[in-house]
Amino acid sequence: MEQRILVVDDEKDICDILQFNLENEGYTVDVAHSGEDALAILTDEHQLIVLDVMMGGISGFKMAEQLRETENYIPILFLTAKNTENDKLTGFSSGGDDYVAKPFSVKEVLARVKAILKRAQTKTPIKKWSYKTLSIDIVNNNVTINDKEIQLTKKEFDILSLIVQTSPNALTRNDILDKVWNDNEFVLDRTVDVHIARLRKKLVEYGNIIANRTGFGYYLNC
Amino acid sequence: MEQRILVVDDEKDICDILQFNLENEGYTVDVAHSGEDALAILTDEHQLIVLDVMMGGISGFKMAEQLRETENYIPILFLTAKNTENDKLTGFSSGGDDYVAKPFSVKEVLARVKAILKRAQTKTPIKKWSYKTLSIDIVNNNVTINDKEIQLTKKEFDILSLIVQTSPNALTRNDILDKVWNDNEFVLDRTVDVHIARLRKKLVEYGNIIANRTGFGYYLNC
DNA sequence: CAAGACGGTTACAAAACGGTTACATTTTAC
DNA sequence: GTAAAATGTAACCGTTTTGTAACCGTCTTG
Repeated sequence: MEQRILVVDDEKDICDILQFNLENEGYTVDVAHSGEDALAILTDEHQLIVLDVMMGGISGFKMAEQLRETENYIPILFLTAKNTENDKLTGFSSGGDDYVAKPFSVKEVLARVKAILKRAQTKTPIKKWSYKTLSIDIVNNNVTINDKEIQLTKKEFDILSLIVQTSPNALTRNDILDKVWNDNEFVLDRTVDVHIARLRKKLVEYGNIIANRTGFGYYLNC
Repeated sequence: MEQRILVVDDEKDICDILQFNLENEGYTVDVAHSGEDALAILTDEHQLIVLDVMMGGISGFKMAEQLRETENYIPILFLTAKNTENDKLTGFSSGGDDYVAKPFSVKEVLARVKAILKRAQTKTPIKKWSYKTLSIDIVNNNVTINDKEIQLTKKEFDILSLIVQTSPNALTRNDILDKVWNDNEFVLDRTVDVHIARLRKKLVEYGNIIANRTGFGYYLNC
């Protein structure tokens, strides 16, 4: 699988060095010279950001902060000056992150990158979501209520787990369409209703688990 | 908001050290010396479990297993011996979890705890606008006054949140039209009045929350 | 004070929304 | 390939939400 990295540094030389060496190792590398650019370039495909914390415009810290506020978790390898205070870093960094002090050796950065990506890959987490008596095992495509197993189809399962994960927020039909169907699939939004109806039918003996508020959308009602 | 952590370890010394340091950081800490105790003590208010995987009785693994099967999702910070096999851990850990190898530095544990809790919090960005007793939860599409929930329609909700966010400034009907309706929707400006009237009706028991100054517009009156 | 602008309120009409069913089409399993 | 299962579409319905019009009183301004 392609491994895509975004390198963010306002010093062009550093970007070049890192890009050259990382691509040499087989990674796909994109480069940004400011936080603004980085946020624009960043996509779901990036698995790691190498981020200089001292830049003009949006600083690296600010950028990290913004990133952490958005939903998708992505590991960050911080490039810091030696005297950067630790608390600042720990404020933004999470378990998957790491940092290297400037001036760094290329070898060191490569090692960290490799380590982080490896960690991220092997850590294929079992995701089990529960809400009260409802429990959803995303890996096994398994839904149980009060320990009784419910057989759902793929779409039903996808929609239910989306709703559970988004709980207590509501999802409009379009939200659900966007997340459950691929970009190249086009179905009417009313299709969602039908799936919801089928889901409700299967879950009926457990009460009104999926509720709707006109105009707001569907939400978990436990 | 209070952040409550449950520390589970059969070595009392370790519990003491962690409790002291975590409380020093402002967390509320409960301690259990066995899996059984832990499950008994655990409440909805705990936001993180620090869990030693090697304990007598119910082992940490068993406990994690039970947790993942029964309870609502709660992040776990595993304390592991250095030689613990990775697969065992990954079997029980989910995306929100993390682990620290024993012997650990207190500093490291604190950093991990901070990271996990921060991640857990930013994941559900509860944006709440409040003004005195009125509080608007933008994510939930929910409005509460004195903790009592008010059911609003979408338009009512949009208008009210606009007014609250603009407070203490006033909004003319045209301001409201511009911001609440899409560019391609054309409605009479008097429509705004009607929505305001409906809003006021629903909020009547809480006083004159939405006021108007002739010529200037609507504003929040708390 | 008087005219006109402004805003509140109500009743009603129109539109949007969502639930449901039957059936067509696609995918899957054998 | 065929049967069964899953998925998508269309059409019907009732409900909720939203928009309009009309009537009224009140505020502003000359």
